[in-house]
Amino acid sequence: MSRRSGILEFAVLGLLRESPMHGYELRKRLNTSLGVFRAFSYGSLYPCLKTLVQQGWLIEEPAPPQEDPRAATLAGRRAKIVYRLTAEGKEHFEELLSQTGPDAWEDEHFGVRFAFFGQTSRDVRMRVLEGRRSRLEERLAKMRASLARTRERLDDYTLELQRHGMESVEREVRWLNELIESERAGRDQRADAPDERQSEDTGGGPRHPGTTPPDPSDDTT
Amino acid sequence: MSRRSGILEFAVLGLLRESPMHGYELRKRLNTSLGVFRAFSYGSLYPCLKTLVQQGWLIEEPAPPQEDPRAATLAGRRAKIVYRLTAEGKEHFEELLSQTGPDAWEDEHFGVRFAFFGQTSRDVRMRVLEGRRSRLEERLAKMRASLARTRERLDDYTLELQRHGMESVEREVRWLNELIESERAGRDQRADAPDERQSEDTGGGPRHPGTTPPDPSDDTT
DNA sequence: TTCGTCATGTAATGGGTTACATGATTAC
DNA sequence: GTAATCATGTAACCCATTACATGACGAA
Repeated sequence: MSRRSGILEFAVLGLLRESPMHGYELRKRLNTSLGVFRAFSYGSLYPCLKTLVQQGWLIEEPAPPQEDPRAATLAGRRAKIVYRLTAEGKEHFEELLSQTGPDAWEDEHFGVRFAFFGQTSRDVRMRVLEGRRSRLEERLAKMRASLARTRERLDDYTLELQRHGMESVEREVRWLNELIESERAGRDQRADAPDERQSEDTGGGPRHPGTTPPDPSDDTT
Repeated sequence: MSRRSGILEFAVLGLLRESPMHGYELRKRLNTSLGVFRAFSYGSLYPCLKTLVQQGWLIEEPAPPQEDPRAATLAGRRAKIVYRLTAEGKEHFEELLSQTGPDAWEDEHFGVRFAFFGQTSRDVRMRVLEGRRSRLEERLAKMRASLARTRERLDDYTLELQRHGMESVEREVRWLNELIESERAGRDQRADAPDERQSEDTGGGPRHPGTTPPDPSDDTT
């Protein structure tokens, strides 16, 4: 009855925080912006939206006034339902953003969490990145152990598969290392541009994490 | 009622083809040998085993005679149920092995299929590898297109996530390229060691695929 | 006029996990 | 004696997909 997905809920709230949208568009964003990792179907999305409305996190709005005169025939196409984040929804999302349990760095969640790092405070970002890294290192240790145990009994293909899998994990660890270092560099950056400083950038606009070049003007249509 | 998992069924049949096992051990193998990608719980495994028995692919056997005298007290531990592949099961698995639809190269299936390449005929291996590769290239094209469309609207983190995701896919494509070339080299290898040839190596022992990349004493710590 | 895309939804189904129940054996 | 591991199983639940139902609009 309740359809509390966790990950889908999180992503929907996060996307709607940037700007109101209707379901169809929301799904597209879900499967492009964030969707390298996960693809959701309408069968999941629409029920999810309903429960979010029931929770009070979202409100449904009729189609916004179109500037295009052709579409003025009372809601172009089938009457869109635009979903907007409520104040309570915003608060709820902010709370979700601040959580740093294992739920934040397991495979299914990490990607989506990362996608909203722009809205996440720096210390939470650090905890999530480090959590993910240690999770992966744990996994590497297990893989190495199991490989050492069974090395001789495996055929070439199984071995190659294992090797490639381990390399993938190692690669992600290196990636995380760079990101973490980058975050640290950003944090310790107080010598120059001191006027940019702010005690907590949780709700503020997305600031670049150090090495990444600053963006001129980001505009979310 | 039926619990036809596809992927789990496949893996179970494949592991039992190598040697009979009881459920507990089977699960461990599932989560080490093949399990970098997927971890199954007893809640899936045992019901699956039951239906496989009902299908006639497996038979339950009482614990095998233990050579260890201490365990001779009528089935060491709780009476193990050893599962053995029947002739029909073997036939069925062979048929599954020969299938090369999209089911073979999608994310969820490819790893397990690859793990049993040792039992797979060369032409099927080729089709699966090439299928996977074109699937990934398709995905890359989509990612690049979507990136080109939305490049400016994305914040640094989302961009970085996307970039890393694409790199991962590109890396797998390169891996597949090497494997495919290796397979081809193996196929065209008729100048030397001609007595090793066999028209179909489907059911035969695992032959190394020519220039198998994995080096013996390769240890990347 | 038919196809592709936009747009919203529901019911049935699938494939899996978690938590629980049970109990023997081994190692400390 | 008690904790860990071995060993098998079930029921309740979860999250998501697929297939379906409906329908409007724009372009070929």
